[in-house]
Amino acid sequence: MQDQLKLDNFICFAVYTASHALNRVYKPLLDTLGLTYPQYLAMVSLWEQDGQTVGGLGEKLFLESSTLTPLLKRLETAGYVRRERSREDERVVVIRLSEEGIRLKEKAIGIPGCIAAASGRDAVDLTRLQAEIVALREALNKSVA
Amino acid sequence: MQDQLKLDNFICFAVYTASHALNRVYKPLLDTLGLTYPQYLAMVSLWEQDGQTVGGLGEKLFLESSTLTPLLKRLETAGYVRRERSREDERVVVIRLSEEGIRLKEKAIGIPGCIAAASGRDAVDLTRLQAEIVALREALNKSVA
DNA sequence: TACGATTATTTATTGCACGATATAAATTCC
DNA sequence: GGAATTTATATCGTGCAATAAATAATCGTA
Repeated sequence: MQDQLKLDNFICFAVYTASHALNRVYKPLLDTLGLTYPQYLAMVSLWEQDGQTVGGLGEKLFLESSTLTPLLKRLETAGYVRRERSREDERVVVIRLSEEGIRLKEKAIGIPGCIAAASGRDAVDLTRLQAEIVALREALNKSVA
Repeated sequence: MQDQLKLDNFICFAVYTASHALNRVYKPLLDTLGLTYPQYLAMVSLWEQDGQTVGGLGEKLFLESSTLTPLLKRLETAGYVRRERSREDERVVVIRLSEEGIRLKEKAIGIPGCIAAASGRDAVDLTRLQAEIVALREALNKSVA
């Protein structure tokens, strides 16, 4: 049989299942923060840079605003962010961390270490692999655009 | 600032966004087959080996039966598979490809090539990266178990 | 001022993923 | 042989992601 259509040879299957595996490691950690995985990513991005617009966040997270809007509303309901329409340009909504959202960072600071530990690799190796996967992503994104 | 909590250094973010990027490349291809991405993976597994049980499929795809059952029902509604209770062990449900499901393979045979092309890497490099990501998955899965 | 472009929201749909629970057969133990 | 245990699957309910399409508001510009 040609191994053309064999699951174990699919890069996509590897990425897909790795993503699930990561999610399973994250789940219990994020549960303690009351965040889902994409919500966590949004928070990380806001901890990096507060006051981003919905569109700006979407660009960083590779998500459409129609995906982000309900997600951000949940974060607002949870009390982690505020959504404020910009004064300068009233089309734009700016997302700002609340006090509680800022505090949450302290509880999240240990998570990357847990993941790294679970991956069973040292930091250097992990960084290299991470860069490779990013390169794959960029190539794929370029092919679609 | 410590780059501890920096999105661009997260292996998880790389995998997550790469998974999305793959999905975007797949989407138009799979639309012509009338399949979603996880449905496609299930079909690939069945093309490899017809007549698998729900549990067996779940083990290969790393999915719970509670996730697979509705997915397989949709494939059944689409006319690609039949779900038959096993004679020997009536707890077990066996999934069998329909004629149409078997024929679908011909239309799918070209997809992996498209993905490989979109990734912008040669086969050897892709295989190497694939193996690395699988290794990451295995390490993560082991850490949860 | 009118028009096109930008930005976000709303609405609706589809499907994934999982936990909890129920069920049912097979196996094992007494 | 019958009861308890194990194993496998299905069902139900919840939550959320992701997208498409339509709408609305605003901005910049011709």
